Amino acid sequence: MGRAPCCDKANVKKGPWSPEEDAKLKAYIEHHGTGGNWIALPQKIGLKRCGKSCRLRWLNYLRPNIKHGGFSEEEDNIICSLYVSIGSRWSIIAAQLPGRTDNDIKNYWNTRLKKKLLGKQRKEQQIQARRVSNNQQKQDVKRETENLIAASEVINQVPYWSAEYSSLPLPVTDVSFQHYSLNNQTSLRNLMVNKLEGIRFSNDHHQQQQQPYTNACEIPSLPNQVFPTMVNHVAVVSDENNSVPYQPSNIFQGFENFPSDFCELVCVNSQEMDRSMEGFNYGRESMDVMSNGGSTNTTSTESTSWGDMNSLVYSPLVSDYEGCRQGNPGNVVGFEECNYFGMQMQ
DNA sequence: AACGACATCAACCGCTCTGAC
DNA sequence: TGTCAGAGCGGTTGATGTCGT
Repeated sequence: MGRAPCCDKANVKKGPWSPEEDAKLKAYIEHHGTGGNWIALPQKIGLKRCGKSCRLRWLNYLRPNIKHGGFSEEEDNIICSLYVSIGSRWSIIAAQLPGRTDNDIKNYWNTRLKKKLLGKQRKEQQIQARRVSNNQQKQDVKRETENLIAASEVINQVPYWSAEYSSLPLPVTDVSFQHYSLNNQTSLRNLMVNKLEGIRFSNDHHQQQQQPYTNACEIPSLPNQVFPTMVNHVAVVSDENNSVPYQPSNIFQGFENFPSDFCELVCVNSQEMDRSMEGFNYGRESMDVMSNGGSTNTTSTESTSWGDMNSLVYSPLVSDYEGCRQGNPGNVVGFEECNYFGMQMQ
């Protein structure tokens, strides 16, 4: 037995909103607010619309200070950065872009940004394909897999901020992204998980060698090898009292050869991006949103090849993070969360 | 000018989460 | 503690616009 419908479908108008409907809705909400009940709202104002539809219309188009279209390069970068960091959490991404709605960003991503990146990725793959014969590829896969296993084992034992870490044999070489993204996702995923596990469980004595942390929740800065700016936007958690952002971990280490064009897009104008992201602070609230809204379907991959990247980059981080949180109910970013990102609680 | 292919985006659908009871 | 209704979210759809032939 299915869930009861939220409204009487038979007596509800669907499709585009007329100016009259917009005016009614807008006027009512501006004078009375939503009343905390979207379902009842359309009846109050005589609209034959579903409450959910009213809510959507208000949030996406009628409410003040909404911007449509004309995304700037800076906004592109932010969207890309956050997508890589947290996946398709459009509402969270939208929260970082004033005037933008989640729907808008989602559409923009699906219709433009994704294609832009995919186009470049394909182009590169074609070039690579020409350069590398099939046999050579097989040998590469084998060799890289061996490297991967070896590296993963070492990574588990070497803290990511260690000098040793940066000199690890990199499991991904110039052609290997294609191998892994197309043929060896599991290995890559494992690598990511291993890296995260390394981060998660290595915040003990190794940290003593690092600069002292002045904040309750901090993790050390990382050697910015590949994603000099993006890595700083993975997540920002504030401490309980002070809303002090910390420097998040570099989840991309070892992905030095992540599709170079993607790097290019995201890292280009890194200074601008840094500037744009100044004050970017998820804070506890956003992290709560992330965790509270965390649905398990984020681990599923998208149907496009771009989804491969999503699953590789996003899923292990967030799903593990959320799994971590599950053992720590409540809305406080506590020890577990800080630990997870390699932070030190004092 | 007519047509088809492709792109865009507003809106819907169905699911999960949350809070009240 | 369990149930339920509403809110919110992300994925998908379909109408419309644009472009190329």
